Amino acid sequence: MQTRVHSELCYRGCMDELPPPPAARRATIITLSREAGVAPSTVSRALKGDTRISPETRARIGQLAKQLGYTPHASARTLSSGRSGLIGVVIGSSANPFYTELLHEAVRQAAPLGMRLLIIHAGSGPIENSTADALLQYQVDGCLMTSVELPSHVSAICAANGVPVVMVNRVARLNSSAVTCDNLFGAAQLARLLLEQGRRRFAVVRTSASSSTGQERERGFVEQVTEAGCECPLLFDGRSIYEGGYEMALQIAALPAARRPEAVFAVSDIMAFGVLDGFRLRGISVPQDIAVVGFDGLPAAARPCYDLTTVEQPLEAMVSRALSMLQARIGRPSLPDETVSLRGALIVRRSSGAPQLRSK
Amino acid sequence: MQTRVHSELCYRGCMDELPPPPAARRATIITLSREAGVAPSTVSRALKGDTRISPETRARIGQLAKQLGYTPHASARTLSSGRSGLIGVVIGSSANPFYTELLHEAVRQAAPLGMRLLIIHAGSGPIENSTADALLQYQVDGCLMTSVELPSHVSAICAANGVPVVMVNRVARLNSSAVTCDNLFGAAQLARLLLEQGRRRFAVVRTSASSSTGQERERGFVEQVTEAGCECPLLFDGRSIYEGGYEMALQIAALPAARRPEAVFAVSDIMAFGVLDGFRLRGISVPQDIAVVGFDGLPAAARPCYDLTTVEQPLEAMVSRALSMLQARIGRPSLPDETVSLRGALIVRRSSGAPQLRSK
DNA sequence: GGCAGATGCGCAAACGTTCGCGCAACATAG
DNA sequence: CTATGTTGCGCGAACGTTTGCGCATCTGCC
Repeated sequence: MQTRVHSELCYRGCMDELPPPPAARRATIITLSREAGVAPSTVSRALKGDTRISPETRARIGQLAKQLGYTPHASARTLSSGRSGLIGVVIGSSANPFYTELLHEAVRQAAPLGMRLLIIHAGSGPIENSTADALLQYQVDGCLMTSVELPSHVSAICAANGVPVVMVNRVARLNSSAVTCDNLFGAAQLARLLLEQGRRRFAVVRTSASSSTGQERERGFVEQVTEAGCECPLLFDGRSIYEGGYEMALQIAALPAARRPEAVFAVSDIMAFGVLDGFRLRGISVPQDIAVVGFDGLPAAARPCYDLTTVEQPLEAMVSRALSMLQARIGRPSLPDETVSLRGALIVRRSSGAPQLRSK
Repeated sequence: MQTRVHSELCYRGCMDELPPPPAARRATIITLSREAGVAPSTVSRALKGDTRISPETRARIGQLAKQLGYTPHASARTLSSGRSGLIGVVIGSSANPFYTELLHEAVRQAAPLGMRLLIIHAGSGPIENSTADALLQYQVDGCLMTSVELPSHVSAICAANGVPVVMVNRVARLNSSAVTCDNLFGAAQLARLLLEQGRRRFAVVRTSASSSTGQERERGFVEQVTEAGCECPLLFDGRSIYEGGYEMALQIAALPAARRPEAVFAVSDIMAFGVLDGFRLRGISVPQDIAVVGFDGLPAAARPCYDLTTVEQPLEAMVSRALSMLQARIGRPSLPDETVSLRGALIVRRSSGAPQLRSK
């Protein structure tokens, strides 16, 4: 017969003459159960408020848990229940502050919901397979993707493993839900604003290929102005970055007066900033010579040096919606994919040369 | 004798007349062990390259793992070994792009090291206790903090649980290591650059209280210019944000000509941007009327409209160092705390009015 | 006094790894 | 041909939860 040295180690029915207090371990459900004189399962249920446990017992155990500073081990829960409480996040390039805002908002909202964010990938590069494996290894319950690019491999993994995916600021793909701003409507609103002031010749600083968001905005704008009888806007590729907007502004500035547009719509604020700075360099005044409008509603758009008219994406609502969609699908994986688009707020500032009021 | 239909499901001797093919599960070590005809422990060891397992067996198991698409369950590993592979991240405000750059760099570098980033907190607000609990629940192996503020509660938890902490861009606190840019040296470099051009009257757009980084930069600059016999610079509080820099520029612009400084050092680029925009609004030309220099080396500092002289923090090296320090302490918790400061690169651009070359 | 149904809780088997021992089998030395 | 190592691998417990059953005890009813 062996004597045991570490009592913490043998928590199932053991004698107790052993006590060199070897580095007190964290309290576990077992600790609590012994302390409370009930079974571990009872503690587990009591802590989640299972009504099968009497209110008194629940209260007592709750007490005890607080006293002993009990914190559940997520890994044990994950292992046993298959639910990790982790949301995998794929986030776009650091060059566009919108993603930063989005991430911060997501972090803020996720915590109170008992979700934690595990960063799977950040930036514009491709997603390595080894990175995508984190999805499986950590058994993420769901996945939030905001990248402009197509994280196809990740999507595939999620689909194959029944991990719900919600795209934010991006159109849904196969096996994913999505929440976006109403890009078509927002862009049309911007177009109308410009049309109302009599602007008739437009340019769009768009973005190349793969961004669904950019395409929608472009389309919404173009449709609106052509319906109003204007010519199809000149199109410039701003590559979704500041520098692209800047360069396109220089190109626009170099246009012969006859072809020069009266207003420029940059499909994202970050490009609009570049456009504004480019125009300023060339001595083109905004909004007198040319109006400029953007889309996203970045905080920086409010800076006096930009004072940019834009459509503000309802970030808080979008994130909130995305998380609840995820939550719903985690609870009920059979829920069909869903796409919601939320209307942003038109924020009229100096750059559009319109009377400045906020409207919906 | 029973035939098995779904070997994945009942890997411990069980009968099998039950199985409406219940959704093939992921391969586990047990699956592999049966398939390979060895014990689970052997598989475990083989997969980590334990030399006690013969090379042939290792190869065979490696093969098999690939074939069956085996991916380890992190939660099981965590539970058993106490090591999660997770690094908790506390990140500062979204208003300063530096933190975004830092985060992206960390994500990039962490993955190849087998570390994943769990976001504990983002933004400038206080850290809620419930949030800090994630550190324990998910058993993070280490913690990376970049916030300007003092995440005291988190530090306490980490210290109490032996979780190593590395501060980045922040001075070490009790029970933490740190890696920073050499703020004193960098600021002094900037000061010398300005002095060399004969500037003698200075202002510093500093930051309030709690930022060790800001304080060091301020001190480095002030010491250098006062040693050179200049008066102590005027001090303005830019609150570490763009708007603060902007407002301070307006104040500086409003100064009587006799008191107006010949150069302004904003202790972070984001404030320098505000300063530059403020000066432009007031018609003050940079660098002719006033020189402006910043610190951080944000990508935006290179924009033509700013063209800001600054000290570029060696982000890649800093993150790399931070992660390896963390890794070392995860392996050997007894390692003493350590502080390393890395020298940044002075990047001379137009805003300082100096001949433009890069120097170390 | 016997029975049906609540009510409140316990038992024990998972979940997938890791790791300390220990045990064969084979080789080498004495 | 017995001691003594190696080499290569298996046993089984432990990590902390969750969860499907099932079993007492109690209440109320006929």
